[in-house]
Amino acid sequence: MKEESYKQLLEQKGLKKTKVRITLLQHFMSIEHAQSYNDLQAALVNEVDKSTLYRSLASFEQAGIIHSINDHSGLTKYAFGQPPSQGNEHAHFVCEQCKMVYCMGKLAPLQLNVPKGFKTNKVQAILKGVCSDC
Amino acid sequence: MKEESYKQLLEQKGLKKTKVRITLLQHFMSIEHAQSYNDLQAALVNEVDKSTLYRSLASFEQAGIIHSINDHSGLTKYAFGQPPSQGNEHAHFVCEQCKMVYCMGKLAPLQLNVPKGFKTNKVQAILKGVCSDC
DNA sequence: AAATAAATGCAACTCTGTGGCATTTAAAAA
DNA sequence: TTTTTAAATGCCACAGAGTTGCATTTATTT
Ligand SMILES: [Mn+2]
Ligand SMILES: [Mn+2]
Ligand SMILES: [Zn+2]
Ligand SMILES: [Zn+2]
Repeated sequence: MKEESYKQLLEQKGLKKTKVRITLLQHFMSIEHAQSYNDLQAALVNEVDKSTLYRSLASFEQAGIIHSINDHSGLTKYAFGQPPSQGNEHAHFVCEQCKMVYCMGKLAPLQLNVPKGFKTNKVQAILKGVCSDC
Repeated sequence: MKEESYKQLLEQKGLKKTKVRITLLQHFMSIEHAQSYNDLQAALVNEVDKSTLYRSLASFEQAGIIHSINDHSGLTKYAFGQPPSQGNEHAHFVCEQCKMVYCMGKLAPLQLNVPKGFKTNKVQAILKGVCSDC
């Protein structure tokens, strides 16, 4: 993917094409698993401010470029692509060995029985196991 | 439930029957939904130290008296009873209105297809919706 | 090139949770 | 019952993730 496409995506989403955002977006599009704040800092060789990074992530998420994931590790992870939404859910897979987090394909509508009076709107599933690299 | 039963449970688990633990256990057994640290402090009218409370929760959890729940709110919740375990999974329901967290009944084994090379060991499901009180 | 509005960096701060250590308390031994 | 002991408590300081205010810089518009 060439530099132009990052810029196009930012423009399309109405986001300023700044140095930080281009580098960050480039990184997100070049890796396959979810990233923590620390992963990102390391990838950007710590040359970006903490607030700036968090704010960039927030912008990206609001624009639907990335989505955040709670993998129950205590650290929020971020992954490229639209969030799981109504009718387009996807589960997240956490490898118990390498701790990496992957977005899974479309999630088949789960049948989960709840007590009378409870109405389920959405299901968030976290799969734990061993990934294909381990 | 009378005072004796709390003490019996603590003794059975090999835990000292202290004032804090008895009060805490009594509280857990008297409510139906999961509790955050702040909920518990309020219930114990703030007369117990933060470290002590967290350490009591850790003891209870290790003993299998309670289990902790990540409801994606940022605050860990604690509920009475055994944790979801292999062959005895249960999902958690988060009410989008009142934010309360409930333990659901036994979770039917979910069929979730993962890519080749991934092996799923367990599934943690969080249901979001509206509870019977709202 | 000048004006404008948004993005950045810095520092201080909030919030959840943890760890050390002296003191107290429950349980065991005498 | 009194003494011993080991674990629980309280206090305090700290760690780590994330947020906010504000002055400065930078991308975009005019
Ligand atoms: Mn995902
Ligand atoms: Mn539960
Ligand atoms: Zn792995
Ligand atoms: Zn409710």
